[in-house]
Amino acid sequence: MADSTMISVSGLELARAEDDMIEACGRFAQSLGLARSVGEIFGLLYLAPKTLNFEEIAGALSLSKASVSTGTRQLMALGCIRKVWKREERKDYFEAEQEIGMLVRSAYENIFKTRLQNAEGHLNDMLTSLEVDKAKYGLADFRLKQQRLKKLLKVQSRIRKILPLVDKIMG
Amino acid sequence: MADSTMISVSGLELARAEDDMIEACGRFAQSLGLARSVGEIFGLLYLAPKTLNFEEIAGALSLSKASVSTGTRQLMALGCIRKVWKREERKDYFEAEQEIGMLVRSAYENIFKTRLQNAEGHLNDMLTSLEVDKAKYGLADFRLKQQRLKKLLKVQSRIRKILPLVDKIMG
DNA sequence: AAGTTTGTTCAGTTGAAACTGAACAAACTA
DNA sequence: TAGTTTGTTCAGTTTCAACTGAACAAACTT
Repeated sequence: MADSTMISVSGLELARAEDDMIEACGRFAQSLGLARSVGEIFGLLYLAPKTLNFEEIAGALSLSKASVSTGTRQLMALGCIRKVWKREERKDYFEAEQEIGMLVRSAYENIFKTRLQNAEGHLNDMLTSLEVDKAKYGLADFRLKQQRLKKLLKVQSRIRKILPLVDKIMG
Repeated sequence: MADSTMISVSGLELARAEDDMIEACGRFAQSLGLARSVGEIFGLLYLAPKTLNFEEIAGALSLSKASVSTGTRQLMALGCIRKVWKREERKDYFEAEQEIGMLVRSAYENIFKTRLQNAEGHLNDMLTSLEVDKAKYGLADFRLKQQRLKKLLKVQSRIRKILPLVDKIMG
């Protein structure tokens, strides 16, 4: 069928745009700390004119079905793709979330927000560690470090204030 | 001297706060696609009550001076640390940029902005690739892909509009 | 029940990037 | 000039996360 050649592997000139999309998404995923293949799967699905199953995804991207399994699971957890059930079919089919608002919100909720909260926890831990070990530092040194850590906390709260705003503009 | 024990290696209970800071910065760097050690160097310098030289950095973080050399170079290029010249001294000393506005702007300029521009170029390339190969796609398929790519471009321009605003709030 | 078909899990492999040691360059000292 | 001290570069090694193959589980069919 036509699609299996269009979506096909690597350098075939047939599907330059798709190849580029897949590659770009792969790199973008990496820059977010996700596996390259996760981005590639999304890129493939985002431009696909129909839902794709395991076999098709693995074939198009030269991935094992194990990788497709973990990749799709991650993308679903992120809300970037979803399973589509077909009656009378046992295979799982996937399609990309096309609503951009959802995608942006997902990236924000699952990646940014998580990291920010994580960092905030760390900063608070550091401040208490510092307090606990107060005696071990000279007074001036203690105050210096405390002040610097607090500055970081302030930045964080500012970032947290900005995010909902961004959310509104993007949504 | 006191500092050499305070800043010292790994799990010594002496400098828990510093250790945590170093570790947290290391992970943060990784999440930005930089080397862990780059973040660690910054974390060390950010809390240090005085400027540090190669030897001290390498010692505190158990890094080779080669790694310190490349790490400090990267951080300077990012505007996150700077060299401090001391008269009558041949060694290079380093200190962390403490002005948070600078740090945020640096992260934005060097990491975000770059990636966005990169992505934008790619999207435009994809659209032209798609046009070029138009004949190879069915009409419906072509229009679908074109529309989806254009949606992404729209998102990008929105993001670009938001960024200066963020810049203003953070700066 | 035995056999398919499909997806998941996990121990082991692999590849790419970070790190290192050693050779080198530059700037100073005696 | 020869000898130090300090930082850089680069080829080779190491490390670690992504990927894979194979065994397994679940849901069907015959």
